[in-house]
Amino acid sequence: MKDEIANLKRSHILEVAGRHFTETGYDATQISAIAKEAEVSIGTIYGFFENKEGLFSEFINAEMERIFRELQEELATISEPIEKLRAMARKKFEYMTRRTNNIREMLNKNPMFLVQASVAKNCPMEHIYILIASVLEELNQTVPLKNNDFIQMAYNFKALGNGYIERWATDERYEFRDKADEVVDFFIDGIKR
Amino acid sequence: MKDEIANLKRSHILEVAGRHFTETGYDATQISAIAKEAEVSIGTIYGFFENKEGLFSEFINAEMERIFRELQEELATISEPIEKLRAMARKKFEYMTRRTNNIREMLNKNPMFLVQASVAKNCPMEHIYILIASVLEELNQTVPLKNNDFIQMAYNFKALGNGYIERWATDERYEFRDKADEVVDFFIDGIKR
Amino acid sequence: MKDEIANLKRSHILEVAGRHFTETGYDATQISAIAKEAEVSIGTIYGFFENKEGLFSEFINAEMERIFRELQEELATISEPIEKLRAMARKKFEYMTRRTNNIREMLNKNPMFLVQASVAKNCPMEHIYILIASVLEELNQTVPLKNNDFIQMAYNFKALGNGYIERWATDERYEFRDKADEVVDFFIDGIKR
Amino acid sequence: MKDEIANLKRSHILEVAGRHFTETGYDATQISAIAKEAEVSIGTIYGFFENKEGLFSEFINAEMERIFRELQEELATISEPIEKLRAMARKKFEYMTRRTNNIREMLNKNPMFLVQASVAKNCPMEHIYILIASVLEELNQTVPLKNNDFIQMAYNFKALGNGYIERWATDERYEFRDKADEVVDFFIDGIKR
DNA sequence: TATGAATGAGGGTTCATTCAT
DNA sequence: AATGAATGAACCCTCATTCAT
Repeated sequence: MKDEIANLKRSHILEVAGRHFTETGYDATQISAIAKEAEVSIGTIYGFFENKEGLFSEFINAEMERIFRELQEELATISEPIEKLRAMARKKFEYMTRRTNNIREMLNKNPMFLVQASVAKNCPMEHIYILIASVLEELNQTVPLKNNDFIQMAYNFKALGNGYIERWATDERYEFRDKADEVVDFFIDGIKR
Repeated sequence: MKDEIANLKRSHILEVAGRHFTETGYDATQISAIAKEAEVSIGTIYGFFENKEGLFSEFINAEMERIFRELQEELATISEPIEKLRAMARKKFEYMTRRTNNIREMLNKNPMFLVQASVAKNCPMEHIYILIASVLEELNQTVPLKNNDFIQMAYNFKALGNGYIERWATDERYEFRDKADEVVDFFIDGIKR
Repeated sequence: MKDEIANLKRSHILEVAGRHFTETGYDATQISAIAKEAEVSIGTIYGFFENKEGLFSEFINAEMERIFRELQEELATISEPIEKLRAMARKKFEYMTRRTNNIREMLNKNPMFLVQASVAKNCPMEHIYILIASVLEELNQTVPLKNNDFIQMAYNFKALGNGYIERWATDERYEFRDKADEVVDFFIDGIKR
Repeated sequence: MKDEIANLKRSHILEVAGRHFTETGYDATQISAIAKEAEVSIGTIYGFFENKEGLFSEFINAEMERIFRELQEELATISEPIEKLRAMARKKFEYMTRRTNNIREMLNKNPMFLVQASVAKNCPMEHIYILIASVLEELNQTVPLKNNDFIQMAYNFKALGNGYIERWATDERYEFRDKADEVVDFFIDGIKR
């Protein structure tokens, strides 16, 4: 019971912290601001997390875990591998636009986010890359692929998505939300034999 | 004469600053540390640059300008558009490995670098995207492309390269220096009709 | 209880700060010096006051408020308006000599003090001018005054006092403490019809 | 010849410096800004004046000397002592309004000016007080005065003027330029037997 | 266990002053 | 004599972290 409350509090802090890190950037984020918004004391945060860096790293891990689970659930309802890729691309674009109503500004203030996830300690995105790789392996059964380094292909898939996001971050008039299929088509043509 | 010395000093500061920003990240970089390593006073740095942000922004701009010029020169010696793309990919990978002997650690401490350039004020990478786009337009003459948004394709090209770099940043055993051709092949297959 | 301690600390800082501002002048006063003398940390000061200017402004306000209250209390015990003016002049002179044991040096290092109070944001001396004006209005009942701009007359009253203080600040041999009555006589003759 | 040029340069610097000290306040005035506006080098300023404080002190002295001379000249054309006082009050008010087109703001940013002059090292206003005192002595021949401390009366005269200036500095709607006669009337009534 | 006041090292920036040219 | 680039001490303010209550 007590543990449950503690866990709830922990996730709540993590969520608020995530919002701050994402919108403000790591350095500009203040522990005191997180505490105030999460309506806990600074001491409580330090009770749950070693320090600022630990809080950040836990946030990234939790975020990735969550996305991974959501993705996994959604993919379970789809049978066609190509459709799975489309769903993933769509989810990524959705996430980027929903995450903050001003992702463009966010990327300008804190351009680290896109890459951050992949290189943060312990590579918390690993799970997701493996998930993408497994879809590609599946795809390989029906559509033979040129390159069997599925993990690298997964990186390429993600990177292509970033290309659209970056374009959009630079060019105000650009509409990228409906480009998910374009990403997948481009990608498929790039990998199939 | 005096101007020349001033310019040399300026470039020297910019170079040292660049090393610091790249290796330590923007926030963790200290003006005083740059001053000490560049063997000038703090005041001298503030004589050349408005403030820390101005110094950073000039560093990014100068870097991009330099890369752009080098790229342009190299491309002038190549006639085949596909070979041009290969040269570009090779240059990018070379740059990333040469830039610091520990780019992996750099990306961990400062994951912003890869994206930063594209979204920094005034988009200093614009020139390079336009250069890539012009090569793609050229390519379109001989190899008809599916998508005529050459700028977006340029973003995709760069993004794909990032995919390999990120992979390499995460996986110690990965050798990406010789993957330049793979990037181009993947890319060409993705864009050609 | 906690609030009480905080208030005590606050007043203590204010008092130390006041001593510094008065003796050293605004610009030359260092927050770190106030912190050291008040035996609190710099951060604590910034916890109580927005910034240096805020601290200064609060000091002036508090000082004026205190003087105002003291003055009001004393005037309540006096019935004759002229006697009230005398009391005020005496109080001012007392204040100037008691405030620091070296007001002369203070005025040399920081000549702003005399005027500062009247022009600082929100004119914290306003209360006092109104108090003086009310005494003059009262006086007007028995001794008809030439000029009915009581506020201006209040300024004149204060200014005349300053004349004696300045004289004393310049001339070492000058004894001004017993000139309070002279100020009032001069003033009365200047205003009565 | 060379000396003449040097003297001209010196006065020019002094004039520019004066404008800066008056409008910006001592601390906020930058030597570099004076140098730029005076179109001389920083080094030149340091060739003429010991340091910032020396420059300031010379400015005050020169200013007082100038005002003194102007006043003396004007008074020479007037025979009636009371008219002389009126001329002085008028001159003071004129000076305060002409000096900067925004004396109110100046007093807020740098409230020291009014008092500064009288207490600055070597009391550079002394001459002026003596001049006023001599007029009062003259006045004493025809209008017997209560108090024979003419110097103190001179301080009072100046202080009364300050009262109007301070009033005006605090109250936007106040028009003080035409109050010169009021000051003198008030003063005369205050001093005459 | 939770709180949040207190700490103080540290960083960006300014600017009077110097001195080589 | 004049210049103004260079110096670097000094100052305001921030904020991660601690710890007494």
